[in-house]
Amino acid sequence: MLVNPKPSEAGQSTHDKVYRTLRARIMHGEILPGKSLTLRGVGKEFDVSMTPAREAMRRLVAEGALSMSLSGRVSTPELSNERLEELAAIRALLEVELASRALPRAHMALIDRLQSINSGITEQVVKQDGAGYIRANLEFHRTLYLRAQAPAMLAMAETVWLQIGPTMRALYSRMRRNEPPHNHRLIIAALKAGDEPGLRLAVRMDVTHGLRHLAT
Amino acid sequence: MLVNPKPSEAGQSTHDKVYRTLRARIMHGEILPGKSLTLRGVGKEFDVSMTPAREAMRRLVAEGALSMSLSGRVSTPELSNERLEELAAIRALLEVELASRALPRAHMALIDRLQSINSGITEQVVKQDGAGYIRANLEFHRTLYLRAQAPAMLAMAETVWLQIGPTMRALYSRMRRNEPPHNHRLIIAALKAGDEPGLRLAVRMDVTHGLRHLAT
DNA sequence: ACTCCCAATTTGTTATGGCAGTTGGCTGCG
DNA sequence: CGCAGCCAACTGCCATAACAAATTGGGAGT
Repeated sequence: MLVNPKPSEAGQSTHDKVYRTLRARIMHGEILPGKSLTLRGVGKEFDVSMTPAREAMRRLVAEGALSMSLSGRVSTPELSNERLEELAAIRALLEVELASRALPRAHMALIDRLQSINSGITEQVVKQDGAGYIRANLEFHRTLYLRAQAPAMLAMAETVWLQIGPTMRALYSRMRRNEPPHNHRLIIAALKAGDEPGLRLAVRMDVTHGLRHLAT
Repeated sequence: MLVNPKPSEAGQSTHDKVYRTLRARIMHGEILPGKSLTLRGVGKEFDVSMTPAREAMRRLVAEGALSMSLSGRVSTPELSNERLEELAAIRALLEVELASRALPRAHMALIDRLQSINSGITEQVVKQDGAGYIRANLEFHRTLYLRAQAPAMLAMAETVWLQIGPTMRALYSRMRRNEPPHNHRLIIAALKAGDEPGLRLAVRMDVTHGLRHLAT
């Protein structure tokens, strides 16, 4: 290991691969809330030393994707009811604005793309694949918001997605998901019609929906 | 250095002190945009090794307070005109909501406090102290938003403040700041009157203001 | 059977050193 | 005088090891 530190490959540095992998897992809800991660454990899994593992995990902590106890122990966060509602409110704020900004730039090619993603979502629903559902759902939103040409706002929205990932997945299990993405259809319809108020409402509902199934 | 690693004092770990100090400097605009920071340089300044320096700097990069080149070099960001406007739009979104949520809980004690901070701002203006002005200004906003009982939203707003810190300070220099905080007075008046639309408008103006002085 | 306590293990923190890529200035040529 | 190419210093990345705190588990005592 001393001989070949493998400095920079095609992609990025070592910790970046760890970071991206963990980030995707968390955002898609592949890790349950409360699961604790250790530096040496993550390092061993990715076959790196503690240093890049620490790097990746601390970055995720900074983004709110992981939470850290006072002693430095790191785990996926268990969100309180209040916090989850607050994060949903932030999503509503940001994503309504993103959708609104994307509206004037939404051509037919985009709408086709969204419809295609939407049928992909339905697939994941029938397969009962929670992580796949979340991934496809986020792809729908990201595809739309990319048109807003507002990278900082989109990044901020993704940070929120990251924070709610594990909890959303846990919620997914307990709600009987048989419904196809109704709100997404409303979004697409509003895009076609150029109906901004309708679009804002549909996005807000889609984002706020799914929080009415809590017991805490 | 090997003998006394000084593990954990009253406060937090070593990197945390570095982080907090740097963070405050950046948020208050004490560092100009484009200034580059090195691991060994920061480490030497705080009399620590590269490891905690790296920790703190990477965390700030993750929060958008610092930007990193492809080679890993870290510097304070130089924001484009578009990005600055986008960040201001995010501020408007979040802070209008925060103020609105704080309104029903704003009692006289809070308003007194805000007025006191406000006169402190005027002091900084006559002293021509840019960093002091920014610090007092942010304290005004934070004091108000704390009443909103929305920690995630407040944290997100602070992240934006962090990103615009150096640029705001650079802008401060080139705009002749003789005006006392007019918009803050409007905010206070709206709070007293319980006027929510007026409050939202005043906050939006205060947050959006100050971006009309760009040349880029 | 339950509680308390201590020791072994786990885990995070930091300093250090070697390695590789980057940078900036300097030399030498046109 | 200007520019290309090169070299030395600088800088970041990672593995490793020593250390301290926290956690855990079992054993002793009641």
